[in-house]
Amino acid sequence: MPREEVVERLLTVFRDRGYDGASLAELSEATGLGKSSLYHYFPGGKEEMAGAVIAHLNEWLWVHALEPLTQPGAPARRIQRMVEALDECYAGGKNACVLGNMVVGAGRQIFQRELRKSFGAWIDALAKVLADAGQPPKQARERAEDAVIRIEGALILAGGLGEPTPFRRLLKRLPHDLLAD
Amino acid sequence: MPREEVVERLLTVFRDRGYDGASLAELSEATGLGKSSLYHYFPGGKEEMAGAVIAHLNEWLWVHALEPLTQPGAPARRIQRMVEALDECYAGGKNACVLGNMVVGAGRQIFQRELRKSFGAWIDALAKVLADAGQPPKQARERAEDAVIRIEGALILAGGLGEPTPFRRLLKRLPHDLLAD
DNA sequence: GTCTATAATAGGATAGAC
DNA sequence: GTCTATCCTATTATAGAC
Repeated sequence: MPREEVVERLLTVFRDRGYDGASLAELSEATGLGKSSLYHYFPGGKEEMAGAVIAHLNEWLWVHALEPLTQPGAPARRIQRMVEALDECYAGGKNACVLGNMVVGAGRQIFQRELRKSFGAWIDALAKVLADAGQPPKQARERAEDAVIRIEGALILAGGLGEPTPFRRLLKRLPHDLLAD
Repeated sequence: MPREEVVERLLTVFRDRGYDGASLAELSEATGLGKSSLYHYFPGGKEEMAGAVIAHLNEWLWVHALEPLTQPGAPARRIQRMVEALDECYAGGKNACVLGNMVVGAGRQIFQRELRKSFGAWIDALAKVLADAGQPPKQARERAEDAVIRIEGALILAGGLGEPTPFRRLLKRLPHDLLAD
């Protein structure tokens, strides 16, 4: 099995259980690999597995959600691309956010640097497209930050309520709110 | 030590570590009680401890943040009361949200009912004050939900970035955004 | 590369003395 | 009520055969 496939299966476990809640037993079951095989792929153990998952997610996020924000075209169109990518990534609000879940417990300390970088890149990319839309830099940054806040918060609320509707509602109004006068 | 004091100390551990990350060793250390003493207070073990923590937080949230929303007075003033309470509860963004962290991992299944009730009550109380301010019911509900989303999301982002500023910025603009035309 | 077996430790929980 | 001591299981991780 290609390493990327392994990482994608590990991702589902960290996404659903968080860093502390993800056990090697479940990681093994999700990949179909024995524990020792996992250590062959990731000598650093669980920490390295989670690191690979975060790196993989960052790559996905960049290619499918952030890079489209930097492409030529109308800002509204570019933002719509990101929204569609997020809708797929989070399965319309049924999936939790790996980054958001990593903030909890031991993951927070271990991956502080990566989390900072991931959230920072996200905000940067959004601020840029809003600046392209003619918004003053400070407003663009504040709204970009607010968008990430809302996405993460909507996934938390969807998880807490046990229904994805808050996230779906958010995605629907997000492009308008970002570009409103 | 009064039970309430014990629960408050347990709360700090679940808040910082999440449900899966909170170990009996740390819960014991935080309270200054041996494991057996904890089981004297909470025969149901860790699950009962976390349940007591959630109940305690709900009580605090109601008394300090939600009940003021229902009091007579100008909506803007009432909302300001809630904001001040949240600022204290989350230490200006330095503390995580117990409810938000409980959504991750095993806590999500175990406390689904409680989480649903907590978030629901919060949204209800906010929607009510916005309706009092003259907003149509649907708009009041959507904005109330959005406020909870933003609060939870801002705490996640603050945790991920390692700095409380996103939360502080959010609290500052929240009253205006809720009551805007 | 993947497996079985096993170590070593940490986890949640209980018994029983005081 | 609180402690010490202990139990059992799950957990992370490694060794070594194939």
